[in-house]
Amino acid sequence: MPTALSPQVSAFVLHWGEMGSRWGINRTVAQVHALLYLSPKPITAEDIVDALQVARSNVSTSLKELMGWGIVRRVHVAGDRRDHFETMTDVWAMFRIILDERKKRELDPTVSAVRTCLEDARAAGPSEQVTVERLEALAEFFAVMEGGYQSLRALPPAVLVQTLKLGGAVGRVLNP
Amino acid sequence: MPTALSPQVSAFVLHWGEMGSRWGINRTVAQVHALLYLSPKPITAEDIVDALQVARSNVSTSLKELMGWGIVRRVHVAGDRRDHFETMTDVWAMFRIILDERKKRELDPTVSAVRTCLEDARAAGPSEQVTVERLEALAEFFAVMEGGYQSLRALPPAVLVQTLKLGGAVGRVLNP
DNA sequence: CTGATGTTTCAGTAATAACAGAAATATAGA
DNA sequence: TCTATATTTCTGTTATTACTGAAACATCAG
Repeated sequence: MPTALSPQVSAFVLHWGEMGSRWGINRTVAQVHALLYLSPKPITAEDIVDALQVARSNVSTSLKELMGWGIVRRVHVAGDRRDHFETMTDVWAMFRIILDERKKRELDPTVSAVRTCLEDARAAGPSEQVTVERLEALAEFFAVMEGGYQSLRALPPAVLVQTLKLGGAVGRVLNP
Repeated sequence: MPTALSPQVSAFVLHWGEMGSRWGINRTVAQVHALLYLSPKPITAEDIVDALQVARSNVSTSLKELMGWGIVRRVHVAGDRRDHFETMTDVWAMFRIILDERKKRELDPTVSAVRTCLEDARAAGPSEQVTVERLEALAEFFAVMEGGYQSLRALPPAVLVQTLKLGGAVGRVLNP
């Protein structure tokens, strides 16, 4: 395995890490993911340490997280005792998984919190009239988004791409 | 203005702040936004200080950021010298603005970085073959997403809601 | 102009999250 | 079983980001 990354790979890894951190994803996690994504074949944790120059433990934690998301998996290479890792390469599938996970972990709890607040506000009587109205609007928004997301999510990637392109056509018709 | 928030409002503000911080949005910024969203009428920075128990300067910074996003604006109340603030209440419009802003600030730079890496990798010759392939897939992904997003974005909220519900119908037909 | 009120900027501090390195644990082959 | 090697967990440190309070700046009424 190369100890030094090619400038192109290195540049991508850095940018990906940067973007991740802006969306609340640990920088190292995103970098590990980027490295795996551009790697032609499965690599070891040690390779990652060499490539990214981070602590072995940090790599271990990051891999664990990526495996928890289900986008990275352990693979075994004949004649090598060490674990090797690889990521999915289907970008659409990957995107869907990441979106699903983040929705589940960060959005869903908020949505149910909103629902709870809404019920409490309703129970509190007319003093919370405005609260009720605003939270209703928010809950409705989440419900529609959820529905739309679920239906798009269920589409196979190829159909989803078509839907998006179709969406573009619909958009142009409605907004010429 | 109430110095103490009602339990319902307080709960929502806390949850909203929590969610924001998980998506890379400053907690106080999100809390201020939540407070404004549930406020029946424009409130002053001082009101926000009382409600959230944070420093005046912190509120000032947060309001500036929210105004920078274009979802909060200064309004004047007759007979009061102080600035008052209010947020948009159209959740869909707000969502669109936030998405636009984040796309512009965090996604677009990454997309152009990917394009640059891709060109560099192409120029580097066959040694970067895999890099080229993977980055091409990624660039294609971004391009389709961008197109789909732009067309949905351009729809008026009511049409967008319909599109999402329609999307649900399409999805059910394709995945019964 | 001047003082009172309101707002923003800035430098230092505190809180949080990321990280390294060591220690502990697990596993495979001899 | 024992030893070498691989992996994970844990604790203390570092870096980053958020935040406070004070000072500077702005604006309005008198």
